[in-house]
Amino acid sequence: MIVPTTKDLAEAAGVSLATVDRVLNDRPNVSQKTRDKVQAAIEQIGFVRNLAAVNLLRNKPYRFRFILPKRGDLYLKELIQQVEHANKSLRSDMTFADVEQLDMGDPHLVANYISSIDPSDLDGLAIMAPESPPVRDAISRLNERGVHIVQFLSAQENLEQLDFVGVNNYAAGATAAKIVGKFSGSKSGSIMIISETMLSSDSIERRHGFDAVINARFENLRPLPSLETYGEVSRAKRIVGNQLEHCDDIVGVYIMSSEARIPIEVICEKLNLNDITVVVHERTPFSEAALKNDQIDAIIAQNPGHAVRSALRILRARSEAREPNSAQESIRIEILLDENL
Amino acid sequence: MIVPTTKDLAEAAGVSLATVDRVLNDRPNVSQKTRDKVQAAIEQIGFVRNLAAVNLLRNKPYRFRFILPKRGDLYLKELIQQVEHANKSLRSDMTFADVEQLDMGDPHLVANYISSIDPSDLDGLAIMAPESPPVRDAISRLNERGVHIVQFLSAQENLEQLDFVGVNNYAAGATAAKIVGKFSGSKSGSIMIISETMLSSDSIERRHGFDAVINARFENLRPLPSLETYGEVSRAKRIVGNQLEHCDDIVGVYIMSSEARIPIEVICEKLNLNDITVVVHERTPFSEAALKNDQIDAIIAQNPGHAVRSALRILRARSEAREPNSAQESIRIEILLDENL
DNA sequence: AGAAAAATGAGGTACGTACATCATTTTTTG
DNA sequence: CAAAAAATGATGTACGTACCTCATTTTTCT
Repeated sequence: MIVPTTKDLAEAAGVSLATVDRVLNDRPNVSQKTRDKVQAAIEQIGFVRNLAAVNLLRNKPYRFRFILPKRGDLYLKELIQQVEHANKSLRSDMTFADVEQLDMGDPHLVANYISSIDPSDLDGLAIMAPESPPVRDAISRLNERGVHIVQFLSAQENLEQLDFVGVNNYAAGATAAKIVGKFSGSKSGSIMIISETMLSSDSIERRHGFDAVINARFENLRPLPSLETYGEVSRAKRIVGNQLEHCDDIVGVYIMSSEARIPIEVICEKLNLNDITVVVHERTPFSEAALKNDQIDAIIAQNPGHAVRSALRILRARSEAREPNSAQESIRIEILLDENL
Repeated sequence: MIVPTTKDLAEAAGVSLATVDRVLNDRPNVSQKTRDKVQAAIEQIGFVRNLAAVNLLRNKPYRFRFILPKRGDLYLKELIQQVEHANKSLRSDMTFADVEQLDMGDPHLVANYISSIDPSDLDGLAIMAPESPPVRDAISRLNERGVHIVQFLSAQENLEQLDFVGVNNYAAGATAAKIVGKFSGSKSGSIMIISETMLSSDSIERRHGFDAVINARFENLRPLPSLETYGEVSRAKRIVGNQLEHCDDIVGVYIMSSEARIPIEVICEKLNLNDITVVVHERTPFSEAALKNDQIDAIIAQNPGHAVRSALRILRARSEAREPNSAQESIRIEILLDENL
């Protein structure tokens, strides 16, 4: 099998290599007639640029950075590992990725960090940060200065023109609701809903999706107000314990944050987990074990490896002025049961 | 950022480029001392082969072929489209993929086709074929003649040494059972199980997984004997209709084959699909629509795009004598509900 | 017609690696 | 200690494309 080169293309089009080069790379001083001739020849012989040759010629290292929260759960840890792994396996591809962890509690700190980035040091940024105007503006400005941006797992409002990698959180909440609802059978009762904070749009969207499905299809179930742990162990214990005291008809639990350990431990003390349906977010060593132990019923997950690789592929494509292959880059809302883990 | 080249490596190791080449490519006539010195320098400066340069130099087109059934359902159609799509988008990577459809009813025909393949025409084969000794032997022999093989979505027994792309069908059946069981709530009754044929190991494994979970966890449910449609419309209508006549306590349906349309139509006539739980395999335009219409409750799916790309990545890696990145290549058992479609 | 402008051709260099050949140095062997 | 063998160095070519310069031809304008 012979793969046509630019030389073959020149021959087929009846022009010189220089002209082929002018057409392929959109250089001036080519007549329309010649452009058409070359274009026709491209179709006819099925010419495709040899990516290896182009990359070799460019031979530019692509430097990408993930901005992630400083404090976080096991899922965050998993994400960081995935970035490190990708960094290793993509080195031969001239793609370099690292992680910068910032305190997301301080939007100005995050914004300042983003603003301080020198575009000549970095080709692209994948950023996971809570919504906030200063952050959003800093992202916009950095993007205008030529750094490609991917909104990673959590999106900023009004930045729809930027690429996004992650799931639809409304749908994720709806999916959780469907499972809680269906798994509860004909039982009636309340559903405990636990979040780290309801300030993030992710949590809000999940909650909306959850409520929509419960209200539309499961009249027997009553979602309780969201409990916010703020990521604090003692607070989590207190508020969860509190709700357990005052509410005796709990038939399901939906944990929207990816840190499920503390709430589950507390619930475990008062209720028999076999009698209620528990759905949590994100696959972590803990949630995996809990699924196997029958402590929880389902995990709603977005694969961290996919997410990282997808973000890097998109950044790479943008850096080379290619369109990302959108079909490949959508992240699925995975439902994990004991059986398909 | 400077990416070290072989030249830098030579300098760092204090040897010539020729010696670096000898070490990197395992050529003879290098003292152990020198090998160690170069190896140490590789670690120290973090040298990695530039893949683009290697590929350019090799500059060999890789030709891969998918062997798929001739007759089939919408999922098969989807697979073929994915191969075609991959073929287009991988052309710039010197990877070519096509599809050969064979009549899988005739194992000798399949075996003959495989045996007739000239290894100099083809670098790798992804094969989806029912188990049969002649086919298995033909695959083995072709592999020995230097053609890389991936068992695609369906495996042959005793060919564990070959790569496999696809899901664990026992787990897939178990997952379906869990959903049917949980979604049925406290109802008691029978579960209709429909397959194209129970001769394939895929179906057998799915059935085993299904029964194991139902028997272990859902005493209230009784799986009926498998109905085999043989892919014939009239037969499907007859046997499904028949079972519906004789069995009046059906609370769930599990369709193991990826052609669900006919059975669902028949069931629809006699039963209210809202009262029973229906689980089918594979995402197709039909199953997707059925999920949205609430005709079915869940789809157990393996993403055809992932499967095709994974098979191609594995074949490519094998062709270049690299180990495939196994973490990336496992195909998940996806659970699709209306909400996470 | 003649000058200016546009279009095209011819040819070279570079990217990083693999592979080849030949010269030279170092080590091993008898 | 000399000859043979092993190790190392020096240098060149090739892969396909992008980008550059300069020469030549063709077209356009006055």
